[in-house]
Amino acid sequence: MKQTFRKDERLHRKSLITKLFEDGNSFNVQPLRVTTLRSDFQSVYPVQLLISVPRHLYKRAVDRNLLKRRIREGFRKNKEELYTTLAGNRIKLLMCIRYQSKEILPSRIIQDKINVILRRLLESYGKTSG
RNA sequence: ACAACAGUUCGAUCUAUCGCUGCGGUUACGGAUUUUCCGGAGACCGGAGAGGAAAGUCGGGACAACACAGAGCGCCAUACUUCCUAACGGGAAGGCUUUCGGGAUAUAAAGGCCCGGGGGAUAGAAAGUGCCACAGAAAAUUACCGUCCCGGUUUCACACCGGGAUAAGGGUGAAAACGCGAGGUAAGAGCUCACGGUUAUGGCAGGCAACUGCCAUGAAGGGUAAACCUUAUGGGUUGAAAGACCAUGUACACUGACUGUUAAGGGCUGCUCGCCCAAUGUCGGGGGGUAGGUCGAUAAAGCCUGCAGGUGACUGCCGGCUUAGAUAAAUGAUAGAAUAGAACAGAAUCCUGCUUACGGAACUGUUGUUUUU
RNA sequence: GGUAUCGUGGCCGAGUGGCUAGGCAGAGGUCUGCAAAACCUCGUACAGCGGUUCGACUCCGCUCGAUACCU
Repeated sequence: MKQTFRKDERLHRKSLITKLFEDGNSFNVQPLRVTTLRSDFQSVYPVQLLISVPRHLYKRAVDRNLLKRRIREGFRKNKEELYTTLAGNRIKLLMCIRYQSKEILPSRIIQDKINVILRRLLESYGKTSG
């Protein structure tokens, strides 16, 4: 699988975003907070992801962009296993990753944290229908 | 060569791998009026892809919607002159003023002259009103001490009491009623005069003008208009989440005509005058809310080179170029060159100016030091 | 994206150009066997920079920070 991150993989429907935060389940992998929800939506990809960095933590747009880019890279490079498993089990997943720390962490650490998140998602969604 | 200051310009590049957003081309594929068109979401190729401040949203516009019978008052903004500009509270050149440094002249001082740098929201305080704490007699028609004159008490003087003249001296203050000298006087005072400063009017000369120089005739008038105010000029409101369209879709928001009332109320810029509308009912038009898409939206007061004009801001002409356009929102990540994740910082309708933030690099000018000639 | 308002001690909050009120909290003292209450005393501030003015929390400009509204 290619390590792309296209528009269809991004969560951009307002109604779906509202639904995710109303009904979704969350867990923390500091400094990240993940919210997920199983849902049906029309896309070739099994996941739609929203990346968010709160404005009150970082006043400068440059800092927010940097963190969002690092999270996105971490997800893009490591998403393959989750995608194949979910596609095999016919699960569609809405997802939000929010950054919660006040210090800007380097890419390597963020990538490790995202790997932890992906493994936890594999555990919970890989087993349910497996 | 180094250092300091000022100004101008620039705002780290390349390689590899994996990615993102438009655009152009080819194509798998799909459609049709079937050997040619149209579409093309997937694939491949090509090329493009944040800033000097993109920021603050401070000034001015473009653009858009709504409003617009008119009059008065009010409110807001601006304020030396000429020019530049689409416009501006921006810019250029100049005037005036203030301050700093240097020089010359002079020696009673103040001030003036020449050169250079910095600052100035820089109309009017001689239309009116207000305010100027504390201190001081007095903060704008001033008499506390002092000085002088007259009268009284007293033999005279001193002293005391009463009446007057006086802004030269004292002290206070941020500021004290033009400075200094001479005359003058009972003592004094621009009261008078010379020199000088401020200011008003008129004339002459220079300058497009602000203004400057000279001459004449006056005047004495503290400061404050980023206090009210006066004068002149300008100002309709809102702000792309403006606004236009498409699809979806169904409540009585809106609206036209007629009827009807003249009271409340509403609209027209904040107020007043003035003008307009009107409850209810009938008939007709029309499509609320929610959630999407397309346009607005990127070729423009555009950029670059050259020539010409202008002290300059800038303008004209020839030629060349096309330079982000996203929509939960694209420029990244990793490794290396390299000692190294370099500063401030991310377009959101666009343009123009101002202000603020900023590691570093280059150039120009001034000053200083050192070396060589 | 746009519009408006505000910033005064640790906290709340008044302040018409002339020494920055007051309350709560804190510290010390009086009182008490010890505390509380009461009373007395004290310290700590005008967001920053510049301008106007003799003088600025106040007037003007810029910057920084916070809040509210439109949507």
